[in-house]
Amino acid sequence: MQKVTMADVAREAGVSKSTVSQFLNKRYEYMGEKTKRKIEEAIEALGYQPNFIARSLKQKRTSMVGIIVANITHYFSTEVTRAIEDFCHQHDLHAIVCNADDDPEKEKKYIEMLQAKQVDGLIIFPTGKNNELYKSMVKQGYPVVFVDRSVEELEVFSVITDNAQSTYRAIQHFINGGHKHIAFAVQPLTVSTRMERLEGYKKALRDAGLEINPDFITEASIPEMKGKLKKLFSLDVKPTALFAANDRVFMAVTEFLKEKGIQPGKDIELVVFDNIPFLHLLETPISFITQPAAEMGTKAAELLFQQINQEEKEPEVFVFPSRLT
Amino acid sequence: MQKVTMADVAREAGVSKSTVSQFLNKRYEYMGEKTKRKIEEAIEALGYQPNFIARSLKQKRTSMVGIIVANITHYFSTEVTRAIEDFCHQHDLHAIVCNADDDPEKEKKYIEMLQAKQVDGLIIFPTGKNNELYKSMVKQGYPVVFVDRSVEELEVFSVITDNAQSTYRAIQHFINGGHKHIAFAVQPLTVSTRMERLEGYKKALRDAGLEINPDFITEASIPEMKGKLKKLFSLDVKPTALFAANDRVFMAVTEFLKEKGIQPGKDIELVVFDNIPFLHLLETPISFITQPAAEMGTKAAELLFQQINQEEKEPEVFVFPSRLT
DNA sequence: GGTGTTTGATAAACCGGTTTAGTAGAATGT
DNA sequence: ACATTCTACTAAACCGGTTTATCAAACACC
Repeated sequence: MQKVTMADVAREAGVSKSTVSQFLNKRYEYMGEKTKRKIEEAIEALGYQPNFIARSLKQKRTSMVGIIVANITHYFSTEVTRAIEDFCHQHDLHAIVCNADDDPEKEKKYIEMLQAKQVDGLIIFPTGKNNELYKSMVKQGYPVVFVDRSVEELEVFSVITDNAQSTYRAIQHFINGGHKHIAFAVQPLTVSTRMERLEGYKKALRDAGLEINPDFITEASIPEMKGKLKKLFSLDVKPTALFAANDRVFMAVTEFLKEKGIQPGKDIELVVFDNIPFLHLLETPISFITQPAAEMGTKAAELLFQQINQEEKEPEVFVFPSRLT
Repeated sequence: MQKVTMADVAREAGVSKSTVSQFLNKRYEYMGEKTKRKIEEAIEALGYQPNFIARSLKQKRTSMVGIIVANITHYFSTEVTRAIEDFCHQHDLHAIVCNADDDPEKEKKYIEMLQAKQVDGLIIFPTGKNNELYKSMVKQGYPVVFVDRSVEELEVFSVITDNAQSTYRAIQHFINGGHKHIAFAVQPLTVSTRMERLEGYKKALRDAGLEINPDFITEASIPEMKGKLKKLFSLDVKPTALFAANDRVFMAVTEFLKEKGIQPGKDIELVVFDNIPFLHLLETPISFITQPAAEMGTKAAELLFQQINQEEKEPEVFVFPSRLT
């Protein structure tokens, strides 16, 4: 396979390994013109390609960063990830993406694995259940940025959206439109985003003087969602509007409605927290709370980049506003 | 940061580095129980985490593979990539994803970069314009799998779909439905997939005894697409059906139709080559040619894995059938 | 001409593991 | 009792770069 090493180049050019290394690192300060040329020719002749791994070992810098996504099946995650990758490629970094699958154990495994791989930093969509680990990373001064979900009691760079507020505005919008029976569908309330969205919903109802009806709050995992929705729609008072707390919930909801022949926009109003790709292009009667995923990803990457390059700053939480469309 | 090395563990445990290495690699054959315990304790006490980079240097195996995607903005690409990543994670590999952006120069840069990073193999959605490079990789015996697009004159593992055939069937379906004026929108015919899809279209028309009208074939880049479509819809004879050669073309088409107030399903029939996420859940009147993206990704990963593990086999092209839905 | 500085290049240590060859000492065979 | 094999462990080379300390030659200065 590839076996031309720097030693081969040095021999071919009649110089020492060190000189070749200087050349490759463009430290030309004290280097003769003919030496440069000889090395250039030798590299060309042998088709030499440097070995990054060897360099990384000495330099303790791999130019790789890790992204640990809580759940890659969210479209939002892939958008953020893509923005991070774009930023990385522009700054000569490479990203390794891992999917923790909402499992704290997996998350832990990946954090350790990526640190063993000596990645220069991590961007994490935290499951929120590995506080000890998060804390020790931060204490060590290891470059980390958290995205999407906030972790309490931790001084760390974070990039999130205003979950409660934008949900509040969306629900308010419905109320202003005359809706009195607004349902809320969400996965188990295990992470901050879901709880904040629910809070926004409740506050909007309260502020409008509407009663919070527990029957209208459907909390279920994706596989159970359809079953629970069936209960919701067999109530005497049926919801006229439904809030889906994220895209996967929306998917379950849509499947359910399709099976039941309930038409969005006609029989029920729908809002989803999250953008659904392409859907805005069609004449669908569905509203979206769209997070600025790309900007958030870019910001996260930038914050990580600064930490990697030792630009000392105080940890800060960046809140990006979402938009109702 | 992290500075506990194997030497530290060895000292702490009162044994040699080699023994610690043996222990970590679970080569217990000739190892005393107390030695094992001492090492275990030392690792625990010091919080030692091995350095993969150092291991990789010696072993010439990084447990990383590269994925070079021609254009990550295709939903198909992300689906395939995700399947590859899943497979990798299951087999203790990590994937690095690069987006060549349909640019052969970028593709070349990434191939070289990833080889410099010593990745164990590459899965490439080829731009098709780096044949020399592809050839040299294959000749060197470097593990490679091609996905989505086939490269001529090259004995290499490939995973593709039957572009011409499935397009043929879709067009035939329209013809059977009574359509006579079927338009075809495609990006510049620079890669095999687009050409094959166009061939399928033409053959279906020919076989049905319909004329191939060059005005009905819109070949344009995404930014130019809307302008060219305007021309198409200002013809005397207007198309009653439109084939979008991939999801990005579909997006441009849909934007255009929305602006013009032309309704899919009512004013015009639409087919897209590619699945559009979520869209099948709604009552949309759009047809899709869906490639089995996940299966294709898994297959590609599997083929790469076999090559990395030296399971010698003859290169083969795997054609996965697409489905009209 | 002696001293100091700049220029150009190198030998050797180093990064943190893996691997090979080797070595005591104990156990076994005859 | 002596040769042989097994067991448990280690020293040192190695992977392919980077970096540090060093050195010779050329040049500058007074």
